[in-house]
Amino acid sequence: MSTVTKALDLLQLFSRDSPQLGLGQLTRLSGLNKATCHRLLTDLAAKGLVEQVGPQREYRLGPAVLRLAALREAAVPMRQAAQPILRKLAEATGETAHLSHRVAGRLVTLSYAYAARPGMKVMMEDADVLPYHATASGAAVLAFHPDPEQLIAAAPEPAALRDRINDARARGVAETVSTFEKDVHSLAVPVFDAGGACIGALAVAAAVPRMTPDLHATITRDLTAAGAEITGLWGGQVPESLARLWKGAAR
Amino acid sequence: MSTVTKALDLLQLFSRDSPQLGLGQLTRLSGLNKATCHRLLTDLAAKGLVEQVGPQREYRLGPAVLRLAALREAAVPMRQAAQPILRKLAEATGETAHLSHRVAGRLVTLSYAYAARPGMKVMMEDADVLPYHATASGAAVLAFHPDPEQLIAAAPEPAALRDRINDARARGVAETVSTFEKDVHSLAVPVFDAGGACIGALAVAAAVPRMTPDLHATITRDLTAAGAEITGLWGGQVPESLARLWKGAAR
DNA sequence: GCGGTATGGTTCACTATTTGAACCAATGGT
DNA sequence: ACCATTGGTTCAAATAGTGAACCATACCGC
Repeated sequence: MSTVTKALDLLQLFSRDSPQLGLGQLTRLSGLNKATCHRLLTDLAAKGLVEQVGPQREYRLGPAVLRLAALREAAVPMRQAAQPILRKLAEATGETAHLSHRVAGRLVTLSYAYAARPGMKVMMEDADVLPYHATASGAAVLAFHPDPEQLIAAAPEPAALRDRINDARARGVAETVSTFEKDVHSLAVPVFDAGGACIGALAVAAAVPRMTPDLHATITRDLTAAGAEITGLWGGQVPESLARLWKGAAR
Repeated sequence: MSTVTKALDLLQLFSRDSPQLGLGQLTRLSGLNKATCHRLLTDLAAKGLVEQVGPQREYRLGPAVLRLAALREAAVPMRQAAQPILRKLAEATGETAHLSHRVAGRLVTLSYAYAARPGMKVMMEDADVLPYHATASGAAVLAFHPDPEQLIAAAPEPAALRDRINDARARGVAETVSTFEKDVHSLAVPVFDAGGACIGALAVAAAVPRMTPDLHATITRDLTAAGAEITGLWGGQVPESLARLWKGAAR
């Protein structure tokens, strides 16, 4: 394993739940030697990717990541471009819409929107990692993955996941009920890049009791339309077979 | 030089002007060997820090930086916390307010706000690097830097910079006229962290012809107040001597 | 068609960087 | 006073990094 990979793995250890980590914790979590870990952190800190804070000298993500993200959004405004569509989708369905994209093999929440009306809503957070095996978004992505077998095999219940994926392939929309979060009913569609590869998923999540047949139909219709729209905005290409399925959903 | 440092230096080569770079350009710009450069980029790409795009296989910053930035803002909402103050400052002065912070030794634009009224405004971009030697923000930071000599010596006109720094120390506010951008008149104050170290600068920039004595007084008053406010919000501590100067400015 | 010159990417002997057990210093609890 | 933490440092040993030369492909002028 390259040292660069080790250093970047250290960055991945920071999360919403543990935004600050001491040297000891980082060595334990990473499995690296303490000296190695310390040297890598020193390198990262020198470039501002992490910073040390307080008398405990704990580490946290540094200001340089903000600069990189600003440059990324300036160059590739994926998030910004998708935001209005996300809001429109949330508004049209009355539920929570969220968009995730594949980064380094994982599915990460990029953005989300709530409908501006009262009632129970599914809440989201940016930068959260969605498990492939328990989310509609995950199933949507795997359904159009060139080689999903490894990820399917790693799931706690491969059979259930495989059913869900086949269902998503057949209908063009993935669905989960109370899998990742209890009492949450989710529908998701994949999003594609210019090469026709699946790079993310768009989903609408509603509380289970709210999901009437009417709402289900509304979400399916608006979700597929929004999926096509975001794929287009990102310069992507929806595979022909799926485009036909989605046209059917639009009626 | 450690390999991690080399890899991180590669990331720094991407900018607003050159958001996409080929392998050849990256090797030239970095001075690394092509094979080395390629391997580092492969490592970075595997973690989503960069991605390859198009038939030319050019590299650009990847989606992972968005995730890191989202986590950073969730943990340390510096940008978000400062935004309202920035807007208030822009509004109160009628000009452009901007906030920069030190990352890896460089001064980088973090955020900015324009006054919502007609007239000529100085325009800003996020993530731009401000030169220490030609900006009011740079002088403000150097004035409270523990060891500014090296940076001063590197300036094209060290003497002029030294004057500007001394002036900033004496008045608590740094000032430049037509140095970085022609016909732009800037005033800046430093911003501090909990340890009393200077970590950035807050500035107001106006077109030279607009800078009347009245406006100058208004900016000085509101800028020092806002500087104290942001330092406080960020959990920082304004040095006693400077706090006294600023209180004088507030009248 | 050909040669020349770009491009991105790969190989492998050589070597310089990385590694990790053991160490130090400081702090907190009993 | 002692033990158990913490963060951080050292240096011989070993691994991972390096770079000149290589390949494949694409484009341009002739």
